[in-house]
Amino acid sequence: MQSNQQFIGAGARELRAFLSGQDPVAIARGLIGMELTTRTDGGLTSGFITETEAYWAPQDRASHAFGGRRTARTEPFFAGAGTSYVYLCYGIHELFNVITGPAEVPHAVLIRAVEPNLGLEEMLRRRHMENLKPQLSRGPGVVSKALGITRIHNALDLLDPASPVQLSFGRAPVMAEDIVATPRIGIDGAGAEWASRPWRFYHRGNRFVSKLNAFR
DNA sequence: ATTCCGATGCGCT
DNA sequence: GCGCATCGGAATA
Repeated sequence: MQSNQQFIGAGARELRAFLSGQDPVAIARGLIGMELTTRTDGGLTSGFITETEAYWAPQDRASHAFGGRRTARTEPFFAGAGTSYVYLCYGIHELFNVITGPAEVPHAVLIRAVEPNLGLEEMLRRRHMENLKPQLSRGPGVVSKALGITRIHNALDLLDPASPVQLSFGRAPVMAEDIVATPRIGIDGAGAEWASRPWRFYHRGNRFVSKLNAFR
């Protein structure tokens, strides 16, 4: 699976099959270009996914579900493909993930950046910004801020049309040659073996990407 | 009960 | 490039 092109026009059923039928690294690639939409008091806002990271628990030391750790916090990891996982990072930022793989298999993809689409005015308001700049929605914490995602959106089914946070195939596909792979960000504590894996992906040339070429 | 520290972002130098 | 805000989860006692 090198891009999402085969999914144009497909719906939630096909998306569910994709999210449950691949390894999380393939899915992290495939999610580039797909659309994340939220519905709140502020109306509808959305963005096209430009940057992701794969978290391949139980083996992956960088995952909260490493070793199959199962607590109240990690419960969404085990709920199956298309479930949301939102958690508080550094006491400040709410980070949004898509759970992938079959139920009981704790795979996840972190959404690190999006290109704004619907509801730009509302997103600017949430970010206390006057005009559109790339920092509106590049970085996992500000993606949630811009889209209005908080921990109340944890453990939702992102493919349910009634959900306030939804994932869909989005617009034109992103070709494999336009997806760049680098090591993941901010996981040095997991050790070199895991920190060096090129499991971060971003849309080449897109301004809405948190760190171009982050080799560390 | 206590301690440690993180899948970050922002403002200032 | 650097310091620091800020707080809940999980491990330790």
